[in-house]
Amino acid sequence: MATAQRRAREKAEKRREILQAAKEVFFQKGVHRATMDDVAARAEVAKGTLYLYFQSKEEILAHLLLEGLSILLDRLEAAYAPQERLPAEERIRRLARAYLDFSRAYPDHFRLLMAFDRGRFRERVPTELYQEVFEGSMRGLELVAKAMREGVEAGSFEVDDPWRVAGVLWAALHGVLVLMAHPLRRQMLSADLDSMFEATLDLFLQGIRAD
Amino acid sequence: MATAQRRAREKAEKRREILQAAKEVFFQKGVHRATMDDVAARAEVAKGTLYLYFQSKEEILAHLLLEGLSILLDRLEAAYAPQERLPAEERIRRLARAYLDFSRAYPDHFRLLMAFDRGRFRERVPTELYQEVFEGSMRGLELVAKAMREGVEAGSFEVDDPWRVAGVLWAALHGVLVLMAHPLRRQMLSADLDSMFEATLDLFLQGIRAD
DNA sequence: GTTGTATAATGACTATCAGTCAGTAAATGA
DNA sequence: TCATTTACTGACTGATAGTCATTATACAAC
Repeated sequence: MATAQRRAREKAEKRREILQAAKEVFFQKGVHRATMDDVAARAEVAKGTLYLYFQSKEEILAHLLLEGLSILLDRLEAAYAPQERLPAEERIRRLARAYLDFSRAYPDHFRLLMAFDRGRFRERVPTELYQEVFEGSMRGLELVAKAMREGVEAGSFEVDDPWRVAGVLWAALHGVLVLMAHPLRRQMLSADLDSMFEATLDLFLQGIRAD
Repeated sequence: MATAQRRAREKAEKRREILQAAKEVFFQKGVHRATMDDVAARAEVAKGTLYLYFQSKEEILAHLLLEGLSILLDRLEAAYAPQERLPAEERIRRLARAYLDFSRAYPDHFRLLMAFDRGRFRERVPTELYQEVFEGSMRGLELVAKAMREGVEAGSFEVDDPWRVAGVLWAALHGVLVLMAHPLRRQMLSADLDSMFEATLDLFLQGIRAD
């Protein structure tokens, strides 16, 4: 039956349309202001239809989050530049810079990524999706760990457990992004995101450089 | 009029009672599961009464958050131990340890502290309260910055801007706490909170030590 | 005491919104 | 043409934050 295939294709297409509508509505009005009725209206379907394609508002958000994660991972891969021969430290810097750039280029996706742990999410997002997000973020971390290992092998880094140290770096950079997300905090620290980010990275590298 | 004074006292007392009831309900059922009706029932007042004392659910949460912040600040002050003569590095370690301990001793307050930036909060919490939280967190950061300055003066740290570096440390430790809040992530990193926290602190100190 | 006024408390009600489901429409195939 | 499956609809339900007209209480003046 060719029909079944076409059906599946159409279904996937509608799914994408709904996600697109949701993205526009959620990112424009803000996730918690935008309603499912808004999404339905934008997608030009009845509200009930949304629930034929997704289980809940949170599941839609999870898919948007995954979209962002995928973009981030692409950028991280590109930053790592496996085909080139680069010093480990350069790789670390490029990865960090890619993360910062992503947070600026895709602020809405980035916000979703940060909000990922929120109570409602954990409860309402299907486990597989939740797992998928974790695996994605681990893939990103793996690039950092890989660069770390290279540095150790080349004798430029002194690090006991590359994975853990990669985690530390990631946590630190993430923490800076969270901290500096607030204008008020930037003002109180009288520092901008770039200089804080750079300072964190420098400090970290200072801490792991061999001798 | 002594009456007016007593009235004010009683009002303050009832306010505390409501906050106490809210704390129990919110921390037991979880913030987004617990309803204002639950709080009213626990406080043995009608729901309307809650709104005579607080503007919104979020305002109540903000007060609980401030309670937590106040406890944290007390602990940080104690950890800093201004009366004793301690090496700057020891002070930094004690401050960090106090933060970690707090996150364990008051997990619910801590979670509120982390959730502070959430969309709803920013919108619904009165500006003064919001400001108060910021000022509190700045007071904490000030202790770190102070220790940093001491270290620089004593020649044990090499740091350009103590405030910024204090911010970096805080962001990094905060990031670790966020990252490690998830069992799944702990598992994937196959690391526990303590070792990650310790590793972050060591790396950081490594990075700022003179020589 | 009685009464008028201010203050406090109440809880039924409203508004909002995620999610449901009985009913309708469209597509498919015999 | 008709029966069956699949897709879609939107009025409805349930949950819950927040409101407000009404009622109760405390107090002061006489």
